Amino acid sequence: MSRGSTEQPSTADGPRQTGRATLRDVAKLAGVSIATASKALNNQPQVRAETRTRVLQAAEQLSFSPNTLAQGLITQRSGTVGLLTSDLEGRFSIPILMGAEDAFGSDQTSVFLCDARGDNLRERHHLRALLSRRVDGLIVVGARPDARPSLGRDLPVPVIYAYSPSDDPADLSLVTDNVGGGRMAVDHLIRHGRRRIAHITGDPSYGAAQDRARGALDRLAEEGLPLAGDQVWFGAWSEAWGRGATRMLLQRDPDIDAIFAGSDEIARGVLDVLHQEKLAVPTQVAVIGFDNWNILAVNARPPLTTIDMNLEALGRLAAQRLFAAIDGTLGSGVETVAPRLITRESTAPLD
Amino acid sequence: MSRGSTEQPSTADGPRQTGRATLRDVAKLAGVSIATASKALNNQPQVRAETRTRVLQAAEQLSFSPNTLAQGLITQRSGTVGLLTSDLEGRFSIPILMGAEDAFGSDQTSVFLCDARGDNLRERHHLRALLSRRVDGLIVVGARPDARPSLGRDLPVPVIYAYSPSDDPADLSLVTDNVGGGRMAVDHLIRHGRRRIAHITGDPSYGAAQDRARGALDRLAEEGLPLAGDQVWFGAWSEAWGRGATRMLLQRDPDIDAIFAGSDEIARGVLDVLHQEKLAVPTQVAVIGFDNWNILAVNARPPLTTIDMNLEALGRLAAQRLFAAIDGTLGSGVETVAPRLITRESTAPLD
DNA sequence: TTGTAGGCGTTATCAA
DNA sequence: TTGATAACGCCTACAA
Repeated sequence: MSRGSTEQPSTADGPRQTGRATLRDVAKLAGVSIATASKALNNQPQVRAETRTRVLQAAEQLSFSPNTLAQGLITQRSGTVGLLTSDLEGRFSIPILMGAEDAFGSDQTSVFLCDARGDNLRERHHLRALLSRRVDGLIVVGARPDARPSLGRDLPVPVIYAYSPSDDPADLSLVTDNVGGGRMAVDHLIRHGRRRIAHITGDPSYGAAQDRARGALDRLAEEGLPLAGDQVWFGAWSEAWGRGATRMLLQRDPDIDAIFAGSDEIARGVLDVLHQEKLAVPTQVAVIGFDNWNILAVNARPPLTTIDMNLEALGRLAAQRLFAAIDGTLGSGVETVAPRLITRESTAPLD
Repeated sequence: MSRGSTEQPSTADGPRQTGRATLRDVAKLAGVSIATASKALNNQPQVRAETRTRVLQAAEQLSFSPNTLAQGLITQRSGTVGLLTSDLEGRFSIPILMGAEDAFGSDQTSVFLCDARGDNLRERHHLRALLSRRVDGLIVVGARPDARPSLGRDLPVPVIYAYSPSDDPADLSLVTDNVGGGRMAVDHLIRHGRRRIAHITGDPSYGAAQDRARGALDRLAEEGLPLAGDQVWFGAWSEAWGRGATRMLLQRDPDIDAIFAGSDEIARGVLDVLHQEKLAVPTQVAVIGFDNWNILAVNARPPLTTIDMNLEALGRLAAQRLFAAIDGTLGSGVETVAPRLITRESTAPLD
């Protein structure tokens, strides 16, 4: 192997093969017992200052790094969690992972990321592997924001479902508040003086599509405003549908002054057609998206105001709940995380 | 904790607290010694068939799962690798992770994914954590396809740099063949009868931009073809630049018949302006991108022909090299992975 | 074919 | 303040 450790730690029995110093090496070098070395390194009080520095120096010199596996064997805690995802692109799982990393602290807990690729068998495999690695907990991230099958009730570690809730109400699930997000989007448009607001969104079989629409309609109703375009335009989560729906919408109702798109992809399609029809954004028509998918939102023309699902916050929360559950009880039901508005240039006050 | 293991394994000393059966529990239930149970479960030959089934049944009944941490202590192998990335969106690391997972086999090896977020300090933290977890190897994925600082030469485990090469030639790096990719793109256009080919690409400080351009120019030269637009249009990796460059290009050289864009983002900008200028794609002008970033390429109008960097293959290769290195030697230098052409509708034969 | 004993690298509980 | 000693869960000679 092309590595050259200069410090080959050795025992009385001869040089070590592994290339990694153990606590015994440190103790030997410092001239103390293993127990003392351990105490010194874990800064326990009952150790003389002079001894401690001697041990610390020895450890430094051997670039000693404690074997977490051995520690875990004793403490019954591996300091790892598994993130089991089905989200091929990592679009949702990565922010969640980062949030979790943040909350755990990278030196405390490491995260195994496993992608089941929508395959149930592969999920079972990964699950088994993670359990045998003695993860302290599990975060499950589904492929879409709808209920997914529970992993089951009698797992030996706490499990949290993030983004996609579990279909078993006894499990704890953390999801974005899609109703609130829809409401937030429309509220933003209303505050900007828009009155003729339409809504184009994706596949109606997605709970998220229904929820966002509901939030939008609720807010509209509060204001006594009708939905422009006479209906929620359900379709597909694609730019193509965004384009098609916008064309139909404009035909039916040419003087809308705002469109709430159920995703940034759809919003891109909307912008495209608006552009083509020479309708100025945001002056004539304001557009707001959903997801804050950077590559789409920032590059849009104009850059897209959108609703961010706050997945990092969701990841942080998952980590906190997991952490609390490790020596307490885990709740159940569905907990909701508030999304947040990202203002860019595709919306602006009327006038 | 909200879990209800029905099988509470117990020892003679009383019920277990952990909720997880150990080999001792299995042995006890099967009425054999721990050693025999171990042999039976690891199907070693020297064990009577009847005994084995008895052990297997006991294990099943207790839903025994061997403690990988304990195994690792003995075998000096954790069965884990670390994937250390700086790629915030996971755009490159996820495919690489999936490739590595594939090659390792999910039951053999699990992957720790750590994101350093471009922060050097955080990277050191993660590195330390991974080493103390006794990962068997490390895959390092940088943020951009250019040389990144080496982790150093005397790490106790083999390290492979993927996507971004290490700046130390003694390390082993695996990267996409960008020169070959550029060549491949232009070759495709030439085969489709295009003769007036222009190239718009990103930030010239990126090695990848230079390499792709070089490949393109090489192939053009072989054919005795000039570069349309008189120059390689370097700029930024954004749609906005794609739009701006296309406008300038069309002004300088209105009758190009193909554009090779250095990224799919840029290609989107190119398509946008072509559309605006009423130039039909692909009939009048063919467009090819780079990256095969699905969300951009598939949704483009028309869907984008592009060069895929084959990152999954890169991940698989990294896993294989790592695996080989664990009890052999790791090579050094830069190894290259061939990209592949993804044909969609933005290119077609002329006529 | 089965069981006993020692050890992997730590930590924790005692005595000294 | 320090050091034996016994775990933790598993594997592997070696002995029976």
